[in-house]
Amino acid sequence: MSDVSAVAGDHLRSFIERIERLEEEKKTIADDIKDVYAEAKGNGFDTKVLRKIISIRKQDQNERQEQEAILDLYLQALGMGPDMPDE
Amino acid sequence: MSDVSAVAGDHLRSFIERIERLEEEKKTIADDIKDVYAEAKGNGFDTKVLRKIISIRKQDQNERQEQEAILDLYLQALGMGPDMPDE
Amino acid sequence: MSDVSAVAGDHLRSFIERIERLEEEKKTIADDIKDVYAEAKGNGFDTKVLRKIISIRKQDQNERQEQEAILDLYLQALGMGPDMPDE
Amino acid sequence: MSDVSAVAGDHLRSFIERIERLEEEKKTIADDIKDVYAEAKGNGFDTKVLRKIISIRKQDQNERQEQEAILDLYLQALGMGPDMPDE
DNA sequence: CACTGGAAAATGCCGC
DNA sequence: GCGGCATTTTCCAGTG
Repeated sequence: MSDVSAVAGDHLRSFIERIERLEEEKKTIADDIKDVYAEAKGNGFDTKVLRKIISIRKQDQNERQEQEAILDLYLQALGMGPDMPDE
Repeated sequence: MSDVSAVAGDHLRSFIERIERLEEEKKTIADDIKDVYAEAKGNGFDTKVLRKIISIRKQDQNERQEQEAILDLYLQALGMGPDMPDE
Repeated sequence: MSDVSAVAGDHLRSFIERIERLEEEKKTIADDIKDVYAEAKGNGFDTKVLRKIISIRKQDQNERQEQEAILDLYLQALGMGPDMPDE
Repeated sequence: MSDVSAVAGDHLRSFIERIERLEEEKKTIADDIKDVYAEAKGNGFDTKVLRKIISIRKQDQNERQEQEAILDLYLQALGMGPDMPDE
């Protein structure tokens, strides 16, 4: 293999390893989440309802963020951007 | 609210918070992964190929695990469970 | 109802009926599969092992297909797409 | 391989082939369903809505079947089974 | 910005 | 009847 290919290969390998490492961490956390759901279920909570609650709360967050974003747009349009109050 | 409800409510709240905390961590890692892909792309690697490589490597792992699983099943079927070799 | 709506409605109805018809056929086959598993079980075969074998054979197929897919990707990446060899 | 094993092996093989054959048919139909959805989409129908309609209709069917089943139970309890009116 | 492909979630099924 | 597992469906990001 030529040197440039070798270097590119190492580079590629490095990217792959970084991604696979992160994927593993992600999986660990996903498993943790499952465990918490299982624990909640063991304590008598209905998993389905629990998931619903969490999804609703997430939607609410998104909505709040969108509304803040819109507000920021308005403020910017009025020359009153949040980061530059006295420009 | 009666005391038992209050306690259950606190319990529920606790589960929700734990899950939401973990979901946040998961999202952080997912974003990290995206960043790595973007960086690789910036270094001239084809994202599609990269993803394919990683997916195949993951499949290889699964395959190996499946084969181990079926070996265990065979052993069990033969009355030779892995933990109790000479029962 | 206006004519266009009526036409659209008939069209929609037609799609729905086609899908539901196919879903029924699919269910019939799924039931057939169950029957075969049951028959195998009645003949002394361990269903779990049977399912595992079939799942591994399916994975092998997928694996082969994936490897072909990545080969195609490599060839494309090298400007050697299968359909346009000397472009 | 002993004769009994050989026979069992053939038997097993036969079950596997029957199941795999049926799985293929099932997949073919599943693909057909996808095609119909795609065609509907190409005709301006919203796939998501379409799926919702079909799922609701399926639920309705299930409910109707349950109600009929309950009715049958009542009739049986009254000695008025549907298939054997004058037993 | 619509579409495809892949990840995540929900549902249903089987065995205990 | 329930828990675990497989399948299915839904959702979302990436791509062209």
